Amino acid sequence: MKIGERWKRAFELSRKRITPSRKAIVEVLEEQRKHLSAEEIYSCLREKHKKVGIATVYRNLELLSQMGIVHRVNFGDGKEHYEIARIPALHHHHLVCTVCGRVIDYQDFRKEEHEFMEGLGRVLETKYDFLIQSHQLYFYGICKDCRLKEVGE
Amino acid sequence: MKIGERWKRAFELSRKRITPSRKAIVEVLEEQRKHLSAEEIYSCLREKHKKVGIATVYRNLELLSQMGIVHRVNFGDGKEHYEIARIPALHHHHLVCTVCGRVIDYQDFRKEEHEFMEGLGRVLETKYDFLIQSHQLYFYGICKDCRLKEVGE
DNA sequence: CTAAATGCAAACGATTTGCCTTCTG
DNA sequence: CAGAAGGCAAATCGTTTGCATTTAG
Repeated sequence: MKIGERWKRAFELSRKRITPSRKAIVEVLEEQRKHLSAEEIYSCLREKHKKVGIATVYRNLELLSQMGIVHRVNFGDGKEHYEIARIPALHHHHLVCTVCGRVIDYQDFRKEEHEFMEGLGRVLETKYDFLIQSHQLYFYGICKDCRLKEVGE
Repeated sequence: MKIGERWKRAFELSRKRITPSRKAIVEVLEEQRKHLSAEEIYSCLREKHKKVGIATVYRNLELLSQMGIVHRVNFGDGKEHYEIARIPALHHHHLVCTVCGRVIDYQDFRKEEHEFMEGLGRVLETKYDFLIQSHQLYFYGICKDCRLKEVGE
């Protein structure tokens, strides 16, 4: 089942209403398949002629995050970004350049890597009595372009 | 060599001045040994009767982050947090409760875990031509207290 | 001495909130 | 129909910036 069908189910279970705004926001995130800021999502909605206020966008992104339908990611650029939650096999992480802010998505997780995270998660769940729903891994450093520029100076 | 001595060296190398504000900020982060927001650091400084403007706190946290002396961490609560960088063996990660925002520091990395991150980092450096300086792992979920409350409702 | 760093207050920008209207279930 | 959700504009609050002044090297 693709996540697109899955989320309606989640709404029923948590007794939240399925409204046009919510549908539209999930739609945008599914189509774009990348991390977007609230403002970017808002722009996409306007382009599609869906009239949704920015406050509603924020309120629903908060809700969708709590429901685990979207993931909130932060690259230290002053705003939150949101991306649709994928099935574990498509889970990915980010490399953030601390100089220019560029973000590279890293998706080619090898099987061992995936198993490693699962295992670590289970250890933590037991040790801290904490129900883990997701995880995010960030690598910070300097991208190729910025390294070349630095040398040039 | 503890990081406390190490940072002065880093300042000389990057031709940055060692000022009272900078010393004081690093001092606070070393003493507290936990993640603090800019405002919290500012308060600590005032308690210690160090007169440093909030703008200077922000400017220096930015600088210290770029130098790798402090790590910027974000728990999705609307503000950045900062913690002193530790030696790799003391590196730690965070479990964030998506309901109440509580953050648990997880420090008991096993050796394999440490090696795994190193290995993964090297793979990414090669593949994306990206110089990795640090990484952060976040686990998101629901803490014990919040799970108990949810059931009660 | 001079460029770098600071302090202060004003500016900014992302996110939140209050309140009244609209709509889902 | 009742309570949940949305729209709009105002309010909030973490963070940044401009500029005159101080200071480290």
